[in-house]
Amino acid sequence: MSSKPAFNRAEPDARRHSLIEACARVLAREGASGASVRVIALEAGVSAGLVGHYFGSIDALVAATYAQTGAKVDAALAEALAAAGSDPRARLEAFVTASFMPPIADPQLLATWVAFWSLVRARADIARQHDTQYAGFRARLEALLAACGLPDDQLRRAAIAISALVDGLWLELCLSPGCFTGAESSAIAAAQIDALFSASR
Amino acid sequence: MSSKPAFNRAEPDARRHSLIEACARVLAREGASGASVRVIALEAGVSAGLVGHYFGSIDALVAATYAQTGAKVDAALAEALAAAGSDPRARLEAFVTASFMPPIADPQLLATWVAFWSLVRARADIARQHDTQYAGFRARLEALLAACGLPDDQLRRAAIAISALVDGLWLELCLSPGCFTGAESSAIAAAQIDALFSASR
DNA sequence: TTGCCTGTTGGACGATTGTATAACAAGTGA
DNA sequence: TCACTTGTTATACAATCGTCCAACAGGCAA
Repeated sequence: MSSKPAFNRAEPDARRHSLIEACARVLAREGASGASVRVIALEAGVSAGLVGHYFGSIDALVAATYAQTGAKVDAALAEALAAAGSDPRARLEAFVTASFMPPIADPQLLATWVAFWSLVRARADIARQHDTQYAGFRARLEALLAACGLPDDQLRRAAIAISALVDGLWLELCLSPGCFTGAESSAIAAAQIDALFSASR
Repeated sequence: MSSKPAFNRAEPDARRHSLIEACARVLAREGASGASVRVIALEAGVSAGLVGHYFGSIDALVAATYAQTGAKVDAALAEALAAAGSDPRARLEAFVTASFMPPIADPQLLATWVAFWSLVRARADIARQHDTQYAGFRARLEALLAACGLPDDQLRRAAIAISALVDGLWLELCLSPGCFTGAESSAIAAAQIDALFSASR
């Protein structure tokens, strides 16, 4: 008879991915202070040493988790965009509205963001990662706004305004879920977009 | 000759206050992960045991620091309001604009907020504290909006919108200080306020 | 002066932290 | 079948964590 193998050997990328997902789950369940190397490794079903083997440090794992969660959000936004059809204005509204619905408006995601933010000020490389990710989000917003016919010289400011509104609504939606709803958030954001275009006209 | 006293006895409130300020400084300097009982006590110039004596747990100290920092922000906002004179619209704009200038738009303050946010989801009492503080901010905003003549049935939604915009701008202003300026933030917020009133007319 | 109250200290405590490293096992190619 | 590579484990390590508590000392009342 063959005994159970002592461990499962996995593809490096698959292992990395499973560690990232375990990190996200632990962050969501226990918060930043509970996300230790050992707890994350236990969640992933591997030994603690693997975290160091693949990521070097726990901060690097958190940064990778942020990047992967950000990519997941991007994918959800892209899907909302694809479902919106071709009307530029509808696409813009779909892009914004998706931020207030699952899977993006998920209080569990907040833990990953907060854990990442807590590293931004102390570590320059992580600050750069945030700048890049934030700039990417604004660039997509600018493209959507341009497609709606917003003049070029207003793009930058409008993108900053909308991303700030979305961030703020999303944040409070996660922190105080009972205060207002995702539907209300969508209505508020839609109203601001309306105002944006009626002012530029 | 008299030797240096072994320690300074302080009023309980004064000691509590100095520990809170030390906690805020450590959070700003080292981030949430570096804010331990010992480091905070060292910063305050007292022994580590005092933190437990006055606050019971480190989480309670962070919550108290958040409350005190929030009070400081409220005071800065009140001062901006007092300096704005009596015109309702000027008062509203002063209230909003102050969030993007020192001492509120201070990246060091962000550390306190992030540390507090990281506790919100895990602890119900801290979630309640957040709800209360956030509701208070919105109530002040609603009062300012009402003074400007905004109809009652629009107050709630407008206050949520403006507070979200301010929060989002403030957050990115602290996270990516090089991306846009406080003056730009003020202009964006002012534009949204304009839009709010021209739409309701 | 004496005695009491209490803010304060300093160290002990076990648990947990992140990281480093040697031994092990599972495949792969020769 | 036999190395050989490499993903993986287990353990060791010093450092630090939060909490607790007995002892000390400053100030006040008697």
